[in-house]
Amino acid sequence: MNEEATRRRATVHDVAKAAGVSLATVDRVLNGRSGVRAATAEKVEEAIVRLGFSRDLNASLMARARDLKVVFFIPDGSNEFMDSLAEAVARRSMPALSDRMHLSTRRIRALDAGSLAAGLDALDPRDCDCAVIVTSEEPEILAAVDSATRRGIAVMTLVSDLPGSARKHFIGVDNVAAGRTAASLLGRFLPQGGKVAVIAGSLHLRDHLDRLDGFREVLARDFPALHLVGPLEGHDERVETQALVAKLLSDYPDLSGIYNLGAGNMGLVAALEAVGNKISPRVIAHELSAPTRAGLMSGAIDVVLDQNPDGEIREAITAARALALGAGRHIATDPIEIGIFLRDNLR
Amino acid sequence: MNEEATRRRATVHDVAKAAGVSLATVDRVLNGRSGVRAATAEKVEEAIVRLGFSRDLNASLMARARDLKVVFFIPDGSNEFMDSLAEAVARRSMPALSDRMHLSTRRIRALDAGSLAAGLDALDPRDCDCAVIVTSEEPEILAAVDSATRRGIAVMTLVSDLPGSARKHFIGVDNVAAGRTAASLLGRFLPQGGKVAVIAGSLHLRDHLDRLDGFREVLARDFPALHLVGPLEGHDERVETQALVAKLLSDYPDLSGIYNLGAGNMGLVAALEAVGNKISPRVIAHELSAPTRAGLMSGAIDVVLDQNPDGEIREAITAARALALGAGRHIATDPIEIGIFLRDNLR
DNA sequence: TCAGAATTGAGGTACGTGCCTCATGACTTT
DNA sequence: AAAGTCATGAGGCACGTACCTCAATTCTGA
Repeated sequence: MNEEATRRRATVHDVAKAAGVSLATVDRVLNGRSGVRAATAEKVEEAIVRLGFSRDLNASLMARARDLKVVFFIPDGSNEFMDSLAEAVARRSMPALSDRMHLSTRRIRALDAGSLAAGLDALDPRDCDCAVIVTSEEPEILAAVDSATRRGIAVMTLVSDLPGSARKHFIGVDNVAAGRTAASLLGRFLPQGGKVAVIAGSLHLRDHLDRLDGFREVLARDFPALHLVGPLEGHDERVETQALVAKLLSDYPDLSGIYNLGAGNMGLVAALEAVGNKISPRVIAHELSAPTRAGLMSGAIDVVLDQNPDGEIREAITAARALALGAGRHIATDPIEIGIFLRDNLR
Repeated sequence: MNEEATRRRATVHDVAKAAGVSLATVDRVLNGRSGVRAATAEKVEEAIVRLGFSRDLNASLMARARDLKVVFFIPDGSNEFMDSLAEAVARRSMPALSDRMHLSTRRIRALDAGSLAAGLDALDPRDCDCAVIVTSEEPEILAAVDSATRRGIAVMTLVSDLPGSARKHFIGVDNVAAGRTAASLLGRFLPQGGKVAVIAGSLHLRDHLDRLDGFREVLARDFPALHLVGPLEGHDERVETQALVAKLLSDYPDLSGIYNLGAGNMGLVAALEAVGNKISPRVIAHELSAPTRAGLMSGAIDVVLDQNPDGEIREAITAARALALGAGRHIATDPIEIGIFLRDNLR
């Protein structure tokens, strides 16, 4: 009574036998090589489906001479979160190497569509199996993504999606839900109601707009006692945000809460600490970084919503591996959760 | 000017050459086979360190005939969270198979040390490369862990650690921090102060005690206006917890908050919904599950702290792979974060 | 019908490791 | 010194896939 008779996974040999063709033909179909008649390819595809065959990624990678190459395009300069992403990639580089994956990072000018598009266009399929991009929605980039895809480079979006493009996968959080969460927390923090200011980086950024939408929705629905001030734009800049918050605090001495849904947190904290305990609104910001950590510890910031860059990079790598080797079908990854951090659960 | 001269990773062949021994000897050392003089083994070890060699897990797994077998021992019945863990294992089973890992689950009587110890003792090293256990601290289990380790089975603890044992790794959250977070949130929810009740499953469970400690610490330090009622014990039971909460609400009509740090959430929600809007304290519970989700949606529960069973299982599998194949050195895994969920960021 | 092109088959080597056998040499015991 | 034990080397096969070559077959068009 041997119940561990779990059958072997199907191999290319099994597929060849089942399709009634040779191993070489199966190989041609699997790797998109030319010289196979449509009818024959059909037989092979059918056998693949029938046997539930899926290529063994480990064996596949071992058989290829070169490593799997993944290039991350990450915006430069604008805010600390992007640095966290780059650092997360760097942290994974060594361990990934032992999985035969070679990660590299290119920092590009933030919000400079031309620079990212040029970077994508310059990619040689032999030097890059998969490109991971953090981008805003621009026709220029959409075209570059489609072109790269045609050249055989799998493109994946990170943090912010690019709907309508040929990108194979998206990794990121639900920013509308993030905005709703911020409103929900502020509402509970301020049972007596009051004025709540919202600061965005730019109202031209998709993720910032999403957060604003979610925030407004919950405020209107659940907390009519809270009144919105803004949204104001700090352009994700330290100095500009600091001036903005300072003015806010002097204009509204009775301000109950602040939601900074963009970057520029160093300025936010500086402005808050400048007024000391005289005015201390409940404050919610985005992304764990040095300034937001400091703000949490000093009490200037109450809650930080975080999209866990390490988790995003981990899932991006997993997806890249599956994408570059898999037949290009749909890829499933673990969802990225919105982390909520107070001073007491800082990681 | 070819700058991609990243040198190959060292292989067993390189190690053999560097140590001046044959491949067979390197293999004997690497896989702990007998028949190698101490002096010779030393030479090999030295070469391994010098070359920074680390075994290619994929090739290694491919070369072995059998899959890597991981057995999860998960308590049965007591609370919904354990079911989530089991489901997470089930969800990973298929994908893991394509990584040559065979996962299986054994449900054991909750808090029955004898049953878990017997299960561990019965493990045959040929049927199990790594055992993952969820357990309380008992001498009996400690002995069983050490025995299994001697037989060549790597043991890992999940959710709750077993210090002093031969377990190779622990996956779980910081429960003291979880308790601190609960207090910090309740404190912010209740700026006017008031009475806060704490319900535990049992004061004999290590993780529950840790949460209680963290909760008390922050309450005492930061929120002197909040007064603790309890802790009470609901034994992670639906009916018992429901009766407990009902009595609590009638005894303390002015109750401001409830922190349920154990299970039995179905009873908690039922008791809260029974009194309707007449009394509606701020409520924090643990672990996302059907009852806590329902509670969040209905407004009976404000916040749920969650330890992300899927993430824990993911990390456990990664660690098991490294443990069972690696030389048994220290394993690094991503930390498990404490998730904070409101109705607005339910995943 | 026959040249030329397109398609398919057969079989090899390689990737890095595990695991096996057999032979050789060195060292120990009686 | 003979017999035995232990340590080591040499080499091969296997895992599942990629990628290559060369021949054999089928198809196409004039």
